[in-house]
Amino acid sequence: MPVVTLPDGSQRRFDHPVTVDEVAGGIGAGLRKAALAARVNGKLVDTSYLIAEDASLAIVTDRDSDGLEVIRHSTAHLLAQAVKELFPEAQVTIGPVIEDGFYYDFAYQRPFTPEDLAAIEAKMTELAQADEKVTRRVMARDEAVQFFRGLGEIYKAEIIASIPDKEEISLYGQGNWVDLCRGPHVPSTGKLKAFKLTKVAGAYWRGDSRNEMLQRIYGTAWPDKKQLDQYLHRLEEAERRDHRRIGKDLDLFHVQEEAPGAVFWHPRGWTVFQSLIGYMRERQNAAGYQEVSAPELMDVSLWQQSGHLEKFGESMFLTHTPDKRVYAIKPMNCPGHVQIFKHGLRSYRELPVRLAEFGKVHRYEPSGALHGLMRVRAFTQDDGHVFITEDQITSESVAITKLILDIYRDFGFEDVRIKYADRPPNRVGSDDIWDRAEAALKAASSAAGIEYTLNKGEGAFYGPKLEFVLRDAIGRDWQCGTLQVDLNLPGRLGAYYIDEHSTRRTPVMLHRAIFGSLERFFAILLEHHAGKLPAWLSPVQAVVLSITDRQDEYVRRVTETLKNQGFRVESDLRNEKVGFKIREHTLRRVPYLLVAGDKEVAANLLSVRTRSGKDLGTMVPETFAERLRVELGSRGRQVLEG
RNA sequence: GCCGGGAUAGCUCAGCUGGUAGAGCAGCGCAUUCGUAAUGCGCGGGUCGGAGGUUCGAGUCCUCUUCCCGGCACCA
Repeated sequence: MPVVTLPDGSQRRFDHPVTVDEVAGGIGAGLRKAALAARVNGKLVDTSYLIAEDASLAIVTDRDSDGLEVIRHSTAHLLAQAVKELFPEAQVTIGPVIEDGFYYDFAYQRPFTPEDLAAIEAKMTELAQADEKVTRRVMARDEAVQFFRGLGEIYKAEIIASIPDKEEISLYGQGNWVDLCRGPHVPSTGKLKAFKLTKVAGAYWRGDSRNEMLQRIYGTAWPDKKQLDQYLHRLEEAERRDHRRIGKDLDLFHVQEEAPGAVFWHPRGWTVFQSLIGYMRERQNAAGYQEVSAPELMDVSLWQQSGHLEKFGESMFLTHTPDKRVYAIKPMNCPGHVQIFKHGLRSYRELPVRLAEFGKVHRYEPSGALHGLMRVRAFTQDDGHVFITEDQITSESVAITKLILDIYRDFGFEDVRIKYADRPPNRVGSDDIWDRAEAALKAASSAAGIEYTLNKGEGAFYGPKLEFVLRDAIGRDWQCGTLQVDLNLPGRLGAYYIDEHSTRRTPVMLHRAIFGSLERFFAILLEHHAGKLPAWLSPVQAVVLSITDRQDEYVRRVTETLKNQGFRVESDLRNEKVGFKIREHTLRRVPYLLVAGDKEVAANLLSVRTRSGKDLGTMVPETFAERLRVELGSRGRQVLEG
């Protein structure tokens, strides 16, 4: 006699066990049709689930995030079914839901081609239109293993063998195809109406590069065609924002074959880069940091001592020199900073000692990892190392966290998530030291009043860390800042200070970066702003344009005056129509276009237009300068047009 | 590093089954002096990523290689 409680609190009484589908039908035919799955007592189940006892029930439709997930999961199954029909020898493995879609990994004798993809998608559409019923059954573990072995699906058999004993083994079938799956799934394939296969790729079995490579097919699925189209449109938008595209269009930088993973910065790009450095330098100095510079090349023995060579030797650049010594090009700045700290006797009274460097580091990243400015082999860190006593960990960590968050706000990133990463399997230092470091960093987090999610086992090899993740304008997350507590390296490298009892003590070192990699942060900014950098970062902040050559002298004079005040201003005296000039500079994302025709010259005015096409009217050059100064000083919070 | 795809003019791209390279934009020249996203006409420009090979003949076919792209793995 189950009593079913619905989300609105109402109850329905049955004198026999009922399926979700029946309950939905009892509420309304429309709901029954829309039902994809359900939550019974909070657990996600199929619509065929039999409710035998009192339970709470929420029907899941495509309006719920649960529903979307079910759709995607079922579409992954549809994909596997289609592949098995077209390529019977392919073996199925796993097919999970991911952000915006799903994938399915197959073991097959050859990679799938784009043509295969089209054929598979067509077959999927056909199978969906056939509206085949999806059925579920439970099988004993050994029986299931035998079953899949019998089908020649050795991967599935292996997966089942690894499922914990207490879990039920469920199989889902549609048409003449059966797959192992936890479920739930849509009641029939006809519920899958808007999907698209997006790409093929290789992927290692169980994510381990020592294993064989499988053929992965990615796809996306949505409740309806409209949402699918919106998603595809979003992908196009992301492509338009690609920093590699923008970098080319705006003539900011380039890369070439002779220097894989390294950047040739062009004048405009370097101007922006220098603005970032200038800004950070100002903020760091104000926060009590001292800027330093350590050698690019140091004897490899130093890296042996620090432990980096052992852990990361494969990705270090080493040199061959006539003196037969082996020097490493620095892959990071910390050992250099420790040398600076060590030079001379340090008293506890001096701590915290905060050293910062815009250090260019080189890492031999795997070739397949390189990606535009996001992942390079030569990059610049805004690296800082703070030497402190153990008592100072909390207060200093709080100060750093606040600085990081405040700086992100200056760049328009308000939505910042923080992750706490604890000890990795591969590490140096005793468990006792790790216990203390982890406890101190956690204490600092709560003192700073921040919330974090745990990134288990993702810490640095010498200490736990906080990772700061930005969310950009189109919702993508980027890990940039980091704060790491290190009770290992200073000791390994022989750093010490003299405490109040005249005894030598090993300092704690905090590693911190705010931009992380300047190259990468630059790319994130370009994509976040779609190339329209705020004026304070724009390589060219304004262009003064003439309409005919009668204004040449005036334009020259105004440009000079603005440049002398420190603004990045250019003039455009070319014999071109003003519309052409406007178009060109707009495409170059110059924030302000200052037009001077005969009327403006006569009255000592400038006609001001923004890159978004807004006409700000005319004003005297001094007014423009004053308002631009305010905008730059407020880092774009007070814009000229406001 | 692994799987797949790609590389043709400064940029974006075309070039069927092998028969000595083409467009648009950009550049340069000339004309035009023009009011807020493209003025007109003309001209120049490529050892087709690199090295080998097959062929009478290779941008096109084969092998190797470099780099780039999409994933995977990696990311101090």
